[in-house]
Amino acid sequence: MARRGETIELAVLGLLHEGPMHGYELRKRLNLMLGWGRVLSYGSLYPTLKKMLRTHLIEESTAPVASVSKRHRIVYQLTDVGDLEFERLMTEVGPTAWEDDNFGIRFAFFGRTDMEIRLRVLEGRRSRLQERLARVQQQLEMTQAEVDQYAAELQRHGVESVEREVRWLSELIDAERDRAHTQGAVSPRLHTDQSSPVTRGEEP
Amino acid sequence: MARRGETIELAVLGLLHEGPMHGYELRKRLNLMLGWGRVLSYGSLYPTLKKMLRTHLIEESTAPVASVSKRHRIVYQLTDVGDLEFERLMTEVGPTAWEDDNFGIRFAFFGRTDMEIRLRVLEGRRSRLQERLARVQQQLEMTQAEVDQYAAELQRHGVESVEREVRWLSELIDAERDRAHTQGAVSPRLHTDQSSPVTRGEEP
DNA sequence: GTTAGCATGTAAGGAGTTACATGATTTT
DNA sequence: AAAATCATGTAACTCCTTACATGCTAAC
Repeated sequence: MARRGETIELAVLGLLHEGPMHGYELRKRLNLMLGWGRVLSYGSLYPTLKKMLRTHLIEESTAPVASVSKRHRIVYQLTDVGDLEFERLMTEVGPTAWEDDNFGIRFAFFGRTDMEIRLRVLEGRRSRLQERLARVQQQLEMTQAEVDQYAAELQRHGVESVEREVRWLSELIDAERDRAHTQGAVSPRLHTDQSSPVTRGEEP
Repeated sequence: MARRGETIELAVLGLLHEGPMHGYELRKRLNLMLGWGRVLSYGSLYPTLKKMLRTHLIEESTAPVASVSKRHRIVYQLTDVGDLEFERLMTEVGPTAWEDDNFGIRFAFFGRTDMEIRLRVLEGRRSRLQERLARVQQQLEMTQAEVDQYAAELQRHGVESVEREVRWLSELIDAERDRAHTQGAVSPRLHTDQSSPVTRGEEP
């Protein structure tokens, strides 16, 4: 829930990794995915798509869409380059993976990463938040008593929120570890009904 | 915890409303206040101060600081114009008050607003979040089952967080209303030990 | 005396928003 | 027939970040 960085590109790669899509739909899915704050504007999405076309990460799909709709729409799909780039970004472990902006998208596409990577990213994120908590608590001791009541209440609520997120991450980490022990490679409980992995009705 | 807008200016006005301060200290206080996400950079703060000087919202304090420190520092203080502008911004009720960016700062300075304003802003914020919840939940019904497990978990956690914030706001609203009934004008429980409202040690 | 932190700034540039512009198609 | 919403785009602009540049002072 914060500022974005190179976020959109990864999100687009991830969504197109599921299957071809046109810009308008991409925007809707994106807004659902990272839409807790602001809503992504067209003035942001379309130029990004153009740029990704230029760098050959995506291409216009030539396959005629099996749809009644005769609307003018441009369906995009990943190129091999784009596929590799997605892989590369998703296996990248480091600050970019657990900063506020990117973490959400990284997490949303966790289904396409190894558990090892997932664990590293979750733990990185947790450390990040814990550092932040430590810093704030330390500063609260230093500056104590000088803040007014409302400001203090805001601080308190902020700390509580971050602590909650830390607990959430801890639970996720434990869950990943459990799965690592009960099974060797793939996840047992998470991927339950994956009989039809990508079945999306293109407006029937 | 999100994007900023005209946020910094209000924050600076609010902090200087407490008393004169120099840029470096301003930055530290600002980071504590809105620092849950990113940290404010100098490249952002100093140009803002310059701009506020130009528009006569603030001025360089000529009063020699009662301090041993001989460090080169520029102490800023509010002008009458700046004071009025702060008042104006703080009494402004509307989207700008309860958007993600501004709400935090508005809240932090609630001590300098009437309860009537506070209530309107808190309720506005709550409605905003509830709309957002409704929108997401509706879209979840529409798109249901197509999302993968991790994406779904992220959604779930997001919804939970927002619901938590709504509860928090509701408690605050109730508290304000209680105070309105038990007392006429000023707050009873919040302002407890305000014997020395602004006593900050300028490095002793 | 040298490292760490205080203190102020500037220039270049990235990322995304707002507002504008256009038109087709579906629903009411 | 009008309204909604699908669909794609562009131009100007804002806000902020990164990286650079400088020098002082406190502590070790």
